[in-house]
Order: sequence, then C-alpha cells, then structure tokens
Amino acid sequence: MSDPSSGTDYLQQTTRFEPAAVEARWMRHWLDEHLFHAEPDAEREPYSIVIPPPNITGVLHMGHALNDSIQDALTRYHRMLGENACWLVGTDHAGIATQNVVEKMLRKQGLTKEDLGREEFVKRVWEWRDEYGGTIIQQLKRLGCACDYDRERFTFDEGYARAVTKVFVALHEKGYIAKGSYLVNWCPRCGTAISDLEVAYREMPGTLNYVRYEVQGGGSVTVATTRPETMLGDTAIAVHPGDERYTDIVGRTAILPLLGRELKIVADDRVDPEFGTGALKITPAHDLTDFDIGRTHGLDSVQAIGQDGRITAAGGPYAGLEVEEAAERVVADLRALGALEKVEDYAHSVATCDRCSTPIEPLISEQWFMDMDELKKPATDVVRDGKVTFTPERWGRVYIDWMDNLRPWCISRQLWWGHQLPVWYCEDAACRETIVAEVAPTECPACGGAALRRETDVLDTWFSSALWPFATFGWPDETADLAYFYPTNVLSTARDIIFLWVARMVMMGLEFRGEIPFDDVYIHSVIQASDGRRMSKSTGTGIDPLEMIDKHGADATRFGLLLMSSAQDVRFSEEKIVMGRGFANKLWNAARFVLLGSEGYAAERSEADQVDRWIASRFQRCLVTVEEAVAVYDFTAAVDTLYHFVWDEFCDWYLELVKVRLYGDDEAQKAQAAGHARWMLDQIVRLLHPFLPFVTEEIAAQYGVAPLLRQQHPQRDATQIAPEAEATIGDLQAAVDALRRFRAEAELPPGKVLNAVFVSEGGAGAAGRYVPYAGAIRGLAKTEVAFEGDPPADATVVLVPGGRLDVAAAVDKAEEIARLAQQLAKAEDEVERGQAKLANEKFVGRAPEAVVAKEREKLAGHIADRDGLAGRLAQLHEA
RNA sequence: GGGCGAUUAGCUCAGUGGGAGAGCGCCCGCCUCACACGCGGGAGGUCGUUGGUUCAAGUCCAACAUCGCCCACCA
Repeated sequence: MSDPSSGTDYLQQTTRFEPAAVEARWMRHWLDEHLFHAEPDAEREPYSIVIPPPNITGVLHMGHALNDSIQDALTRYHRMLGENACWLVGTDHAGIATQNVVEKMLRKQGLTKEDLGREEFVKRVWEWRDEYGGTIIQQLKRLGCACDYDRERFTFDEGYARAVTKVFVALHEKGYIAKGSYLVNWCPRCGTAISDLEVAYREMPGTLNYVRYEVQGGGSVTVATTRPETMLGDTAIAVHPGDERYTDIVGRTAILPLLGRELKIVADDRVDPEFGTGALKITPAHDLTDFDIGRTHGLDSVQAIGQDGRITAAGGPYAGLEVEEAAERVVADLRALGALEKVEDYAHSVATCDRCSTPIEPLISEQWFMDMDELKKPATDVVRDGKVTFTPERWGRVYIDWMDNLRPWCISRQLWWGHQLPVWYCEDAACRETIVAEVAPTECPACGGAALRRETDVLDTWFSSALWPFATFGWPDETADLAYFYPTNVLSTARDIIFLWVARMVMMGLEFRGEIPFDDVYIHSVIQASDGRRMSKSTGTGIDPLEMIDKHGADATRFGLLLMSSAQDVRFSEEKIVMGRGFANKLWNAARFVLLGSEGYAAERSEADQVDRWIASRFQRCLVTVEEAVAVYDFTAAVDTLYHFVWDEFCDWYLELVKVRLYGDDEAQKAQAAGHARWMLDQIVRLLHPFLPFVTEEIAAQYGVAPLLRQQHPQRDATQIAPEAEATIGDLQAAVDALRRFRAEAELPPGKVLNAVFVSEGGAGAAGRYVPYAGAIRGLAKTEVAFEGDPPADATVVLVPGGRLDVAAAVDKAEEIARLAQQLAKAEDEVERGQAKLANEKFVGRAPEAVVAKEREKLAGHIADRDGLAGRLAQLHEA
C-alpha cells in the first residue's frame, strides 16, 4: 500500500493516463528483473528473433521505431503464449559510416586520421563507440522493447571477430574468396572501393559532348561522351561491326586530341549504333563496358584518374586537377582546337556513393572478391521451395531475381575501421607468398621467412552482418544457445536491405550451419513523410520517434506505427499516434471503472447473464481474429480489431450495460457482474499487452498480476462463443440505436424521459426478451419501457417487427406521416429489388446457396418492414 | 530499358467476387456519477479512365493515365 502508483486513491485520482512517469518506472523495473532475458530450456519451445543491428552511429528513426514495435509485439506475444522468447539485440560496427563520423570529429580538432596513424585512430573509434555507440540501445528502451539486453552483441566484439575470421578463411579455402584486379566502384571521398549495392544512381542534368578524333590517313570519327575528362584515359574507339558508316575505319588508328595518343579503332557489338554518333570512345580503366571491351580486344588500359579523384600523370597537362575542373578545361581546350562539334543537354544517372553521395569513379584496383555462384543456388532454392517465406510474398520474387543475376562481391575496403582481412604477405622478394589463416602466422609456410606483412584492407561491414543470426548465439563455438535458438523464427526488416543483408544471411547460414537462418522474412512498409517524400534528415522531412514518445507516449507511438505497418508504403500520420494515445487513455479509464466499481470482488467468469455471455463471446471472436492476423504479420488488422473491440463493444456497450447491475441493489447480481467484469478486463489486458505494454502493465499492477510477460495469453475457448446471446444483445443494441436516433431526430431535450412500449408482431410475445433490459434501456436511451398489455397512457408507439425495432411518436402527426411515407417508399424499393434478384434464375441457380439464403432473409426483413410501416401509417391516418 | 506497387469520403488509409468502411476533420446535441484525449446523433464516395470476364466487379483480366519504388555496363 506504500506504493504510490497503486491503490484506490491512485486509481481515483488518475483520470488521465500519463505515460511519461509510468513508462520510465516500468522499464526500469523490467530491466532490474531481467525480465527479457531468455536461457535455453528444453521444457519450452524456443522463439527467437535477431534484431537488424543498428549502426553504432545511428539514432532511432521512424523505420527503426516501426520495426522494433513489430518485433517487440511478436516477442511479447510469443512469450505470453508460453514460448521461450529471445529477442537478440546488438549493434553493427558500420565500417564506413563510423569511420566517417570519427574523422569528422577529428577534423573539428584540426586532425586527420593520418596524423594519428592507424593504431591510434582505431583506438579513438573504440573510444567513440564506448561513449556514443550505445545511444540507440537506450532509445530502444524508451520504446519499451523487450530485447534480451543481457545478450547484447556487437559485430566487432571479440567472439564475433573470431567468427568473421573463420568464415573468411573457410571461404578462401573453398576458392570462393580470391584477390583480383578488376574495375571497381571507387569512392574518392571515402577513399575505398565499395560494392555494387552501395552505389546509388541519381538522375542528374549533364551534357553530351561530341568530340572529333582525327583518323590517321585521313578522315575523322566523332564520339559522344558525357564525361569528356575520361578521354585522357582513352585507348581505343569502338563501333558496331554492322555499322556501315564506319566499316572503312575499323582497324585504322585515331589520334586522341589534346594528348596525341594513338587509338585503335575496333568493332564490337556491345556498341549501340543508335546512340550518339554510333562511335564509342574506349576508356578501359574507368568504365565497365569499356573495361570488358578492352579485355576482349586486348587493349591497353590507361589510368587517367587516381584514387584521390584527381587526374594522374597520364593526363599530361591536366595532371593534378580535380575531375570536375579537368572536365571544364578539356572541353574548353577541345573547343579552342575546333574538335568539339556540339554540346547537347543530356540528363543521365550518375553513380554515387550511397554513404556520402560523392560521384563514384570506376577504376581498376586490386581487391578481394567473393564469388557467389556456389552459395547462391541453395539460398535461392530455400525461397523457391518455401522453406523461407517472405511476407508480403512479392519480395520473395524480388529476392530470387536478384540472386539469379549475382556478380562477384567486392568485399575488401580501404578503411581502418573494420575486420582486417586475415591475410599476410611474405616480404621475401623471391617468395611473395600470400597466407590466409585464422591465427597470425609467425613465419612464411612456403619459405620460412619471418618478414610478414598483414593485409591492411578491412572487410565490407555486410560481410560480418551476414553472420549475425548464428555468430550472436556463440558460433564458431557449438554453444547451447546456438543449438536452442538457431534457426530463428522471423526476420523483420525493411526492403532496402533484402540484398545487402537478408540474402547474404541466408547464404551464410546455409553454408556454415547447413540450416536457414530464419523461417519467415517480414518486410514492413516504408513510412514516408506526410507529403509522400522519403523521410530524411537532409531534407528536413524526418520526424523523430522520440519526440512522438515524449508527446504522446510509447504505447501511443507503437500503436500508431503498427497501424502504419501495412503492406503498402504509407505516409506518416501523427493522427494515428494520437489515436493510440486516446486508446491508451480509454483503456486506462475503463480499467479504473471496472476496478473501482468491483473492489472487493475476485475476477470470475460468469455465464448467468446474457450480457456476460455476450461480451465473452465477442472477446473470443476478437481473440481469434487477432491471433490469425499476427500469424500472417498483419499487425494493422490485429491492432485495429483490438481497438474496435475494446472501444466499441467493451466500453460503449458492455460497461454501460453492466452498470445497471453494478450500481443496482441486487447483491447477487452485483457480485456476478463485478467478478465477470474483472475477469474480462484481465483477459483484455493480457491480449493487448504485446501492443501496448506500458498501460497494460500499469493496469495489471493495480490488481496484482504484473508483470504480464509472466502471465498467459488468453485461451481460445469455442464454448464461450454464444450465438444466442449475440443475437439478443444485437437486438437490444438495435433497439437502443433506434430509440437514440428517434430522440435525436425529434430533437428531444436531453433530460426528457421517453415512454415506450414494446409490441410483438403477431402477438408471439417476443418482446419479452427485453424485459431484463428495461433498466439498460432506461440508462442507454433515457427511455422508460413498458411491455405488451401494459401501455402507459402517454406511450410513444414502438413496434418490434421481426425482432427489430422501429419507433414512432405522436410528436407531430403530419411530420411523422411524412417520415413514415418516406421510409415506406424505401422499403418498397428494397422489396422490389430483392424480389427481382431472387427471380433471376441465373442468380438462384449459380450463386452459392448461402448467398441466396441471405438474400431471402433480407427480403423477408424488408417485407416485414414494409408491412409494419404500412400498418402504422394506416393507423395514423385513422387517428 | 526491365520489373514491382499505388490510384476508395476533405485528409491519411483499410477493404480482393455477393448491397461501400475506419481514424481525423466537418455539422447537430450533451461537462449523463470510468474517460470532454469523452458521450450520443448526422452529412459526405458514379471506389483514376475505358473496355472485357461473370448471374454478380472497388475486388478478376486488358489497355490507358497519373504518382512512387527497385533493378540495369543510359557513351
């Protein structure tokens, strides 16, 4: 009782759910209790999820918040189902991103990484990581994520490094990993090669420059280029073999303007005769097509642009210039020479670095490559065969298409922050052996020399990320965790890393564990800015989820995000979060009402009253819908169903109906109602907990069942489905609705009590069903009801045709006659329509029986309506 | 150039073969003893266009239009 956050006073006073204090208090408690930690337990089914590890440089953005709300709901849900759920958490060392951030920080201090040297620089990155790298993990806690924080991993921690090394060495031994000299995507700003997937193409305005090259022995050939500066590296000109314009110059020699270099003229069918002039200048060192054509024809390769993005010595007078400046100078000089025939505006897509947006320079470089041919086959098959399923399904096809067109993966990076390749070179000039080993060799196994130099390159960050599902559970050691939690159940992520990450995890999981890393891949929606553009910091369109948590609470934010998690991309709408806030508040107040109104009674399901049977039945239907939705990762449907059950049925009807008994004088009735209300509340709170963990925990604590994570999910029980109670309460609802509508239309003052009488059609006494609900109708519709045979003198006339209710009143006779006439006309139309449909032989003959039966039922209803209305109208006319 | 997706109420979105839904906004009435972050009532849509399939189409097919995303060695 000393706890200020529980007890009668607390409940009475907190008419609003205030998230801030509640959330902080519960998260602290959950963490102190290590509630989210899971250990292997042979008695229980494992359920595991690995979080897509956020970069240590990252801060929680809307995409994380959505994905983590999803994973958290799944984790809590399965935990409550009795499974031993483990949500593994951790961060990614994020090679380029982190190195960039630390370099930027150093620059502010007037330092470069070269000033410090590699060792000291890496030390500084670790220091940075220790200070700032945990930010995002703390932010997950603000959201309420039930991650197993006791197992937090880092893609660069010691055990992880062993896994990475082992994988590299193993793949090298199999011949999948090898060093080679190829044209790679080079980012001059980051100073490293990057993989094809890290290149982003952007449409940019540019120019197409037509440059005339003289041909030895007379004549000339004109080529079109968007990058005139690359001509400094030209070694040939190519034309299509079938292009008759150029047949006479193939085999001859052209002269490169400005530099005077001799260029072969070759024929190659990769040249598109339709484009430009049909003649292509060939720069094997700086263009992939040219590189391939160069190989085919044995052309020289001249590197005109260096790794620093400047023109090399091969560029003669342009040496040392930045690419952009060189382009301007080359064009100016060509123009002066008269070799520039024309310049056209031309929009084309420019390859840029995904990390820093700098234009990529394709250049030839010695790099390590991973051949995917052997790995991709099984990884494609498991998706094709449905062993790994994608939701939504279409992403599975996207995955397969990509796999089918895989090229070797450039895995080496010229960075300082990352997993250094486990490769050493013998320095002995006569030996030059390359050694790939898990443990640093002390001498060269080939010549015995002790002078060894370690490869300075590090691995692509995604190389290590690919091992995440098994390396985090202890691999390369055969741990109990690994045996128990791997393979994981589901991977939830954004579609932009299907290739970068998901595909590679599948390949590595199959290769090193012989098992798929996860059964399901759930690809969630992309949340766009409210104007439909991509959310991004640079354009200022980003919305900070933490701000939403501050403003509306974590439960509300999670709820809103889950409503935005549909299969399609959605625009961010704060309204949905506001909706969540309202829902949390509604639930809290419903709980206050139930708990305060039933103090002293124990939760116990009752079947005595129709209302009790009805709400239990409705809850069962809700439960089934929610379970089915979660099973197919339809969180929007799950949350929407819960919202409407709790608000529209539990609060708007059940709680209102239960007041009659709760506030009444019949002690037996009150006990039943109180016990059942408590029981129902508890069931609801349990079902909602995975989606709204804080408010549900706060409620549960009020009656002593917190933490909900240790409680059981509600049980499905078909015996609680009560169609007859649903029918009765459905009729009652229709009656109340009709009375309310009548009151509103007749503009009765709110305080005015209406008198009504139920009359059964055909005198069968069906109105008797409503006898127990006279009190409810009084409360819900401010109407005093009487039953057949006992009409009050001033009674408004009420009919009950076919169990449904219609209202008439002697308020204004003429008005009433007009209203009824209108309704009658409508009913007659409906009857006509229904009869026509049922007279259609094709419909009756071909439509499913149930559909036809439903149509008949509807028609019967309309006929009853029509007859009832006609009768009343006749009565009114008589009177 | 190839592929994928979207187009439903003023706004943001559900709805995938049997008589159009939600939240917000809007209009009317209510501080009714859980909740004004609330309660009750209401208005508002020829479901992008044109064809087709079907007894029946927002829902399936085709074409078109518009918007968005992904992939591609777009000189």
